[in-house]
Amino acid sequence: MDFRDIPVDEQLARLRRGVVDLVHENELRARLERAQRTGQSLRIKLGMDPTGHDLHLGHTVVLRKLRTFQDLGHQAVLIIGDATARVGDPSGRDRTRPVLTAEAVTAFAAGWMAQVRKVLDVAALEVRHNSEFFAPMRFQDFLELCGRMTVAQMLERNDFGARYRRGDPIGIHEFLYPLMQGWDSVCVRADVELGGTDQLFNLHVGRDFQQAEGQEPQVLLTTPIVEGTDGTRKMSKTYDNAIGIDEPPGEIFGKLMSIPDALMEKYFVHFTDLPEEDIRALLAGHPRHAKARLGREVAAWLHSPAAAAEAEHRFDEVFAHGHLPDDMPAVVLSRTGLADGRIWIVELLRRAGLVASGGEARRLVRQGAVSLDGERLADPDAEVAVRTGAVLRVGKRRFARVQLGE
RNA sequence: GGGUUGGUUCCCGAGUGGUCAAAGGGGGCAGACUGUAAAUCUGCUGGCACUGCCUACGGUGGUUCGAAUCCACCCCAGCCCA
Repeated sequence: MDFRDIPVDEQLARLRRGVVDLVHENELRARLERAQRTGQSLRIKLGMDPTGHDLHLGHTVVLRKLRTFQDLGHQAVLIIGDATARVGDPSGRDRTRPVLTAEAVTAFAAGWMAQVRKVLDVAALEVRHNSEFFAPMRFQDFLELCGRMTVAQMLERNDFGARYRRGDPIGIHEFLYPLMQGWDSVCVRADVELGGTDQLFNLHVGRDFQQAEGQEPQVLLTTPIVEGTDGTRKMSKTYDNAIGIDEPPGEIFGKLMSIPDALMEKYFVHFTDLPEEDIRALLAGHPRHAKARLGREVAAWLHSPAAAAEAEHRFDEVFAHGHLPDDMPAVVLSRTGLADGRIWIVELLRRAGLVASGGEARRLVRQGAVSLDGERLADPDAEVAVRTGAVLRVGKRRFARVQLGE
């Protein structure tokens, strides 16, 4: 079942889900129709710069869109931006990105490819590294490319414009980034290029370059930058609001349960395949119920339905029924190191790895966040008696079980 | 290259010789309330051997009993001029 026998209207409907910009829908329709007529699949480009260790749900929004094209039988072309990563995409940034070393980029790219298979059909994927397009390029050619853009065009962009007005530094190399991305499109003869909304400008450059090279300009399709679990800032590991696609099911479920209600709809649209009417029905019901469904769906996608059910069960045990989690890290203490079987509470917390510092431990104890076997502790100077199996708890979600050794 | 303004703790930002681990805000964490939601209220928020000590106000040296604050040089950035 692919684009040859799925009505164009239906293809369009599936492709439009969650999309912000589509430039231009009539062009996309025309190409889908032509593909159907000729049996020739479309080439769908997505560029990703390996700039970090792990992929998170935020990255999957656009990857899932690429997957939808794959499911319709089109040719997905994933460009590993090993050349562009070393420049640093300025899009949507309020400051210059640090320049990465070639080694770091290679390492990140390898890690990403391992994770990408959770979203894409990698067997049907064309993977390209854009260094192959730039390594053979002569400086003259590159200058010629530069001549096609103006500084004014660059400053029209909101990210650059804002930085410029604020008096923040802008590296010249940052201006080159969109040119490189645009050139990729020419090299792979993209029919459609996907990207986040912050990529719109870069995507347009590809369109312009293709036109200048006598190619049919690519269709542009952008997906939103989704907020992280805090509901405020875009999902990013550095904001500590990301859900990594390699995280354990329990983490995924728990993190999804903690997102603000207002975020649920977006997450349903972008991280599940539930039909729109099902989503509407869920959102009309109790938010707790809808959120649990969201957690199950995503955990099942990234792991398995069984793992998702297990994660939900454990979650309910701990947070709905107030039971202790089945699995918690152990704090191993040597009996001989204890005076009288007792240990200073701050030391215990530190050994358990539940606090970052002694100061934090004292603070938490003083604020009544720490309990041992359900008994709340209040004195940061206290020496507490410990036994194997005792449960140390900090706040709502940090646990450890004491284990006495020799 | 010249002139000028600036570089403060996770971020923004106040501080211009001791009373500064440094106002205020944001963020974060915790408590109450909840649905591990939001809103709200409260507290905390550099480290440690914690009435003390150590580290920290771009870097290095200096002045001083004492420097985030003064001086010199250097590095980085913005603006204006060339």
